[in-house]
Amino acid sequence: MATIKDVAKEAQVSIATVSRVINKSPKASQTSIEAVTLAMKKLGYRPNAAARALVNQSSQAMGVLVGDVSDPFFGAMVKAIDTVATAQGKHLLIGNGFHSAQKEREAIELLIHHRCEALVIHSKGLSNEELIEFSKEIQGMVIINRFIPEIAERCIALDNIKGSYTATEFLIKNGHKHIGYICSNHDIEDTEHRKQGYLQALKDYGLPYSENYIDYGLPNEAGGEEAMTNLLTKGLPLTAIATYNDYMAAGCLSVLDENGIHAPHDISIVGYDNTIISRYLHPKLTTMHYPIQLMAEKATLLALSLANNQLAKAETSMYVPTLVKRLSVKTLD
Amino acid sequence: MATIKDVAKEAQVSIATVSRVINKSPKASQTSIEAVTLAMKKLGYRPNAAARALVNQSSQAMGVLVGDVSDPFFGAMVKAIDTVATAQGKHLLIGNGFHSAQKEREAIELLIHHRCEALVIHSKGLSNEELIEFSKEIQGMVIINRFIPEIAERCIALDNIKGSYTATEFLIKNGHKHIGYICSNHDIEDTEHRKQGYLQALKDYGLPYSENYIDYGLPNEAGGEEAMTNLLTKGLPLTAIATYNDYMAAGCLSVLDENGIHAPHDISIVGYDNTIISRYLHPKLTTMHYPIQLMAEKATLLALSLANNQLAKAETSMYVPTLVKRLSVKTLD
DNA sequence: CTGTTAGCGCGTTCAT
DNA sequence: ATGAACGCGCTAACAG
Repeated sequence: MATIKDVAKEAQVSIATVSRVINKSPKASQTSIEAVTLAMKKLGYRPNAAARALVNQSSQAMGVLVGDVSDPFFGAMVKAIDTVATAQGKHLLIGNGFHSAQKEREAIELLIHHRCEALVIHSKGLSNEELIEFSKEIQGMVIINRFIPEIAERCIALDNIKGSYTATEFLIKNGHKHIGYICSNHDIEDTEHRKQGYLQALKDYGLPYSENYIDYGLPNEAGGEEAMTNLLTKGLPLTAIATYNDYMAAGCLSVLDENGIHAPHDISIVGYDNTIISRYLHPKLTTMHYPIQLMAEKATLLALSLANNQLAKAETSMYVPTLVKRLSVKTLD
Repeated sequence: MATIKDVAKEAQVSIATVSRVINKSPKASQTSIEAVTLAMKKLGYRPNAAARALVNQSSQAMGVLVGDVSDPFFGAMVKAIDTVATAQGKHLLIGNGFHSAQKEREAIELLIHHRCEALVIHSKGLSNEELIEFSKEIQGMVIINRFIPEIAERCIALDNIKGSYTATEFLIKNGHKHIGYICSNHDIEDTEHRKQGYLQALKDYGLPYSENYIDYGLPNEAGGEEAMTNLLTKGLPLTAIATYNDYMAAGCLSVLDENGIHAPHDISIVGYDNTIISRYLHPKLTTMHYPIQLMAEKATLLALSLANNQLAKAETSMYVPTLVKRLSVKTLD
C-alpha cells in the first residue's frame, strides 16, 4: 500500500507538503494541493491510522466493554455510546466480556493497548478491587451499570432495589396480596438488589413473604419457564408475579399460556428492563424501564471529559427505573 | 504512560531484551525475564498497539460494517464474526452505516485506514460499482447479504426470492387462496426480491394476484401496522398474509389483535428473518429462517483466507432460508 | 510556501 | 544471550 513517501515522489514534492495537504494545513499552495491530490488518487493512497496514532499520541478511539453485543440491551447501549463518540470525532473499539472475568480482563487490556483515552465499562465478572486498579490506571474510565463506592464519581448505575420495589408496589397498589418472584440465579449484585426490592415492598406493606414464593432460573426465557413451572407446581394462591427481567417474564408468560392461565385476567406479570421484546409479548408487558440510552450517553460524556482532564461534575449518577404500564397487569380501574 | 525504553532502563537492559521477553522469544535469559517482568509490573507498562501495528505491518484487526449494531439481527451477525475472528487472534473494528451511502463509505474508509486485513461488509447504501472498487483495493473484503455478479466469489448472500416463494407456497399448500403481502418501502434489492418470490408463487399455483393485495410501509413494527390497517380498510377476502420481515409481521399482528381478528384462527401470518422477536410474538410467528450466523461465519472465514492470499474456494455462497413452523399459520392437519 | 530532520514506540537485523 | 542501530508511516518544529 502506498505511503506518504510514494505520494511525495509522485507529486514531486516533499513529504511535509503531502502531510500538509492531507491535514488541510492553510500553508499549502493551490499548486501543491492539486499535485498531491492527484498523486494520492493515482496511487490509491490511504493514511495509516497506526502511524498517525503513534506520532499524535492519540488513537482517536474510545473503548467499550459489554457483556455480549448480540444482546439487544447492549446493542442499545453501544449505539448510544457510538452516537455521542462519533459526534466528538472518536470511533469505538468494542470488547465482549461474556460475563467471564478472564475475558473481561483481556478485553479491557486490549482497549488499553490501543490507547483508548476514554473507556465505558460494563463488567460483572471482575472484582471491585480489579476495577478500581484499572480506573487508577485509566483516567477516562467509567463504570456503567454498577456502583463501586470507592470510585462513586466514576460510576453510572441504576437503583435496582428501588426499581424492583416500585414494580412490586405497583402490584400491591392494584390489590394483589399474593405476589411471587421469579429470580435470576446469576450471582451478581443486580440479582440480589432486585430481589431485595421485592421483599422490602412486601414488608413495608405488611404483606407475608416467604422463600416459597420465590423461584430461580437462568436470566433468560428458558429460566423463566423453569421457574414459573416450579412456582405453578407448588399450588400457591398467587395473583401476581414480579420478575428479574423481561426475558424471564417472557418464559413465564409462555408457560402460563400453555397451562391455560391468562394474563392479566388470571394472573398479573411485571417485567424488568423494558427491552425490545416487552412490546412484542402478549399481553404487552408492563415493566420497569431501564434508561440505558440515557445512562450510556452520560457515561460517555463523563468518560470523555475525564480523559480530557476535566474533573467530573457531581451530577446524578444513580439512575432510577420508571414503570412502563402496558397490559400484563390487572389494575383496579 | 511507560514505554519500552523506560522498562529497559528500569530493568537495566536494552530495549531489544525487553522486546524479547515481551514476545516470549526463546533467546532471553531467565535473569532478564525476571528483571524485565518486574520492571514492567512496577511501571505498569502496556505495549502500544499502534507502534506494534506499524512495525509489524499488521493491525491484527478485521473490520465489519453493519447497518446498526442495536438491531438484534446485526447483533447476531457481529457476534458470529467476533467468535471466529477471536479464534484466529484478530479483534474487531465495527462500523455502523445506518444505510446511508455517505456513512457507509466513511466507515469502510476508517476500516481501511486502520489496515484491517479482512473486511466483512453489509452495505445497502453504496452502489455496486463503488463496492467493486473497494473490493479491488482490499483483497480480503467480502460482501455479506448482497450479491454482486462481478465479484460473485466475494459475496455471501441469501436467496430472498426463493425464501419468499417458500413462505407463500407454504400458505398456498395449506389451502389459502387469498394471500396478501406486506411489503417494505425501502428501495433496496431485498424488497424487490421478496416481493417477487411472493408473486411468483401465486403465479405458479395459478392463483390471482393483484397490486391491491399488497401494501407498503417502513420495514418495522409501525410500518407493519400501517400496511395492515390499509389492507384491512380495503375489505379484501384475505385468509393469509406474507410479510417482508418479522417486525412488520409484529405490527400486523398487533393491528389484527386490536380489531378482534385472531391469528391463526381468522387469518394466517408468516414472517421473514426469524429474528429474536418471532419467538415472543403471540401467536409465535411462523417465519423464514435467515441463517445469518452461518453466513457470517462463512464470510469471516472467506475474508480471512482471502486476506492471507489464499484463493476463495468455490463453495456455496448463495444461502437458502428455511421455514420455521410456529403457530401463526392455520394448517391443514 | 517548502523541504529537512527528529522522533513517536516498537521489532529486528547484525554484530559482539 | 545481548545491545546498537535502523526503519515502519507520519507530524511538527525549524530553517530557508
